[in-house]
Order: sequence, then structure tokens, then C-alpha cells
Amino acid sequence: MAKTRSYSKKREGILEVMRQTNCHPSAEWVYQKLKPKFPDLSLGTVYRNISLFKEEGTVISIGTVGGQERYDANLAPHAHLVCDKCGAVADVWTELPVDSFYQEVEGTCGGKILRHEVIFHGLCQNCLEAETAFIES
Amino acid sequence: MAKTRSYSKKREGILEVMRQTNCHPSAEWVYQKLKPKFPDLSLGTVYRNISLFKEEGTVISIGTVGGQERYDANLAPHAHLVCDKCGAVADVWTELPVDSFYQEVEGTCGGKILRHEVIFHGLCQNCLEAETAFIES
DNA sequence: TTCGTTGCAAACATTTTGCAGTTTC
DNA sequence: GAAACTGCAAAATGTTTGCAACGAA
Repeated sequence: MAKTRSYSKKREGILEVMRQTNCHPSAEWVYQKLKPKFPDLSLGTVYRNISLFKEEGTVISIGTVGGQERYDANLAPHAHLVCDKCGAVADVWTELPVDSFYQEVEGTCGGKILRHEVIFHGLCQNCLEAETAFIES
Repeated sequence: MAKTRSYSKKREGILEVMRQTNCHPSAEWVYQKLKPKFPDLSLGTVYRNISLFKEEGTVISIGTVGGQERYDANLAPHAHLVCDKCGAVADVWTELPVDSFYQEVEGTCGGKILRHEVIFHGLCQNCLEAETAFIES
């Protein structure tokens, strides 16, 4: 049978922090962000709770950037832009018609598609502006 | 100035193995595959050379599956299907018109897009068939 | 009281690195 | 001979886990 779940102030805090940001945080980032509020917080607890969130679908993993897994608590379907320079992950809300290809893709590869992810790579706004300023100087 | 590059039999072997498979190998997989041919091969050498390939664009990283980075030496633009069950990565050759949105996306997010990646998640053909067989039994 | 939750530190797994010896040019 | 390449083992990094103490129901 399914495991019961007790209330936990720290779990609540972890989810809250993840929902309040759109920086697609790593576990470490969440930990640092919460450390002032919960001085006895442990990194293991952050990992354990994020694990739970992933299992129940409360947050999703959007991949690894610079060796660290990054998460998103915003479940509305959207794409991401990963900055090659600074590792920032920005939301991309442009609608991309990838969904409409599921059936076609399943037909050619013989598998079953449950979801998809679009990741753009390049420069975030900050790094692009910094680079442009440098070239113009 | 740019560093010169010497010939290396092992480097050649590593690239050859990566080009001959379409399993999107991890460093460990490449190492195991080459160990019989080069009994004194070291895992560090595999990592170092794959690093070079990535820098010069000879292979690309397609992300991390089950904690291991996976690579693709096939540079023709295509998408991938990552199996949630067994971690296999399959090529998806269906053309997805994501490129045509670069300009629009750059306009809304203010960054610079250099490339993109589409990752489908679900079940590979093998795992789908296994599951179907199980349900029908 | 029972069982989920946590801190802590140790354990793990993957990847990187320093160094001394080897190979390429 | 100089510079690149490699094996090896140690280090670094991110993540997981065992256990005893703690907190919620």
C-alpha cells in the first residue's frame, strides 16, 4: 500500500522556494536559499524531499547543467534556454508544435511517448549583452 | 595560439567506436567496448578524449541519463527518445520544425540561440513490447 | 506509541586532475 | 628534444543512504 505522508515544515519550505523562483534551481541552490530560515537544514533533506516531489510529479527535472541536476516547479508546458556561458536556465514560452508529432514519432520508432522537452542552447540575455558590449568597446 | 594535436591510436579508436554505434554511449560504455582492443586503456583517457571531441564539436552531449553523460557522434540534426524504464536512447528522425522558431524565441527571451535539442521521454520499443506482453498475459 | 522525517557523516558514483613515464613529431 | 598523450591513483563533485534522534499523528 501507499506510504502515508506526514506534515513537515521543511518540506513545505523547500517546495515554496522552488515555486517562488523561476531560476530552475539545483538542490544546492534550494539549500542555500533556505539555510537562513532553517539553520539546521541538511542538504540530504533537500535531496530527499526533491526526490519525493519528482516521484509524485510536483516538480520535474529539466536535466543537468554543469554537473548539477536542475528542477522546475512550473508544470505548465514550456521550453528552456540554457546559457552556454553562465549556466542560467530561462523559460521559453513560445509554443512549439512538438506534441502534434507524437503519433508520427511513435509510428517510426516503435516506442511510446509520454512527454517531451525542448532545450535551446545559446546565450541568455545577460551574457549576450555583456558580449555585445565587449565587442563594441 | 591554438594547441597542436598529435596523432593518437587510442583517440582514433574512441572516436571510431562512438561513430560506429547509435546507442549514444557513456564514457564507461566506450571504455568497456575498447578494453579488449587496448588492454591498457584507462578510463581517464576516454574522458579526456571525449572532452576534446566535445570542444571541437566532433561529438555532442545529449544529456545525462541515470547519472551518466551520454554522447552522440552523429551530428545530423535529430531528436532522441529516452526510455524511462531501461535508459536506452533512440534516435528520432522525424523532422520537427523547431528551427523555424529561433527568431521568435530570441525576440521574446532576449538571448541568442545557437542550437536546440528535443528529447522525448517514454518507453523504447523493447520496453513497450515487454509491457504489452505482460498486460496481455 | 508508531512511523515518517531529519541531521550528520559515511558511502557512492561519476568525472577530473597531478604526476611520471611514453609516444608523436 | 619538445610537446602531446597516457596510465594510474588520488581528488573533487554531486547525490544517496544508514542510523540514531526528533517530530507529527
